[in-house]
Amino acid sequence: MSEAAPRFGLIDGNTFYVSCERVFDPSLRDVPTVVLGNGDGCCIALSPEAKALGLRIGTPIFQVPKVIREQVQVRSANFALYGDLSARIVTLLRDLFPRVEIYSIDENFVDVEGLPNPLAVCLEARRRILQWVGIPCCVGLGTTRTLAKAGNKLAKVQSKRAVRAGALAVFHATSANIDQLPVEDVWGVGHRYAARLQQEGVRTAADLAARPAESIRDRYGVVLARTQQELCGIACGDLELEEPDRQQIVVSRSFGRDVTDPSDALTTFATVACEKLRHRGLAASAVWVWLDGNPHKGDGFHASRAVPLPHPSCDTREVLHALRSLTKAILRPGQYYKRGGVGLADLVRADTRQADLFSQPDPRRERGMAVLDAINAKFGRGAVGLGAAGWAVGGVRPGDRRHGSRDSQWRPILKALSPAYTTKWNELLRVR
DNA sequence: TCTGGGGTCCTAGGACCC
DNA sequence: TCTGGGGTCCTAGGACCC
Repeated sequence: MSEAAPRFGLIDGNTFYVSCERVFDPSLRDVPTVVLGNGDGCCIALSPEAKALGLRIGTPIFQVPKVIREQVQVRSANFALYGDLSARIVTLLRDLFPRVEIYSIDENFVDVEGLPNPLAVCLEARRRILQWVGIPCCVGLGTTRTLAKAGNKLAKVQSKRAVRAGALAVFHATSANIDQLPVEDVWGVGHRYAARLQQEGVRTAADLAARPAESIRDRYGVVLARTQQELCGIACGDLELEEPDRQQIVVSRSFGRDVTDPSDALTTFATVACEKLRHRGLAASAVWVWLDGNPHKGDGFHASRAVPLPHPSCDTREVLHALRSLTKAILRPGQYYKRGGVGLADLVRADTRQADLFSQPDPRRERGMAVLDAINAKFGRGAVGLGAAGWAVGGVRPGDRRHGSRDSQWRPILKALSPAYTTKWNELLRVR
């Protein structure tokens, strides 16, 4: 019986954030390298060499023994850089494939249906991404997206074993060759389902595919039942070419230290959330805010509160107005806060908002917001702002002029932030 | 000292209505 | 005093993804 031709490919960058850092800093190549999340807290990306030293995703770097830490190169996460390299990869893929679904910052699904030689085109994509962008990739192929994801995992295992990496960086997964894939590595199987499935003797992707669909649906629900079907080669979904409108926009951070007055931070989060809202052409019907104590110090404090807006709005001033009363309502004197966030909810398209006779958005003010966004786009986020929220979210470099000001209290200090090589003129790579 | 951030979908249960 | 079915909407919690 001949193998069904693949319909989908999944192309993903190997240890993407680390690979991005290596593009601009070759001294990191073949050296154990770690990228840290907000506030230089947890490891969010590890090179294979770093994994070999026993480091794990999610581990706080300060918990790593000093002897290990001295052997690894550490970088603060630089999402502006990663996002830019990601966009270059998408551009390149659109030249080679009729349809591309941007699935995440480091993963793209491609349509390979009808291509005379899908494998060859995927290898060509891999070659171009490596040569033109500098990121090594693996490719999974399959008749469903779940099988393509499975193939991608198996391609990674395969290329690790291979002496000549690259030649084996593509794997075409079918329901007949996924017995080497642990069930916890299947797309849609998280650690909880994996534990339950293993208890029932389901250890590999092939075991899951062999289970009756109805029994999976009854015990685990329709989502996992779809996954099971897709492992059998029955497609339950196609590429999603249009990104659906967001239902909510959330901006939240852990603070660099415990603070008693988080209002500046919350104002900044709300300002950034509103920028994202306008960028997507949306308006919010409700705002919510929350604050947490420091659980690592045994403080389980949590407070949150939400309020509907008088009308759906994308005006930062209206959101800040709502935020002020929300914040006032949940602040407790003497309480220390470690983390907080602002959410915009019940989002609607700004251009189709229902008008309300007594409460309408003010078009002049909204044009003002557009001007503000344009200035920030040209001169950098945070060039102008309202009130205390002059700056973008995120940490500061040691010695940054903002460091030490009142607004900076909550910001983490990033010791190892690489320059925005590709997105800021004053941080371009210098060649001597 | 230092402990990530931003999403979606599904389901169960309660409130409310006829 | 106890007893009913069926429908909708909302919310909270749990699962998953990167």
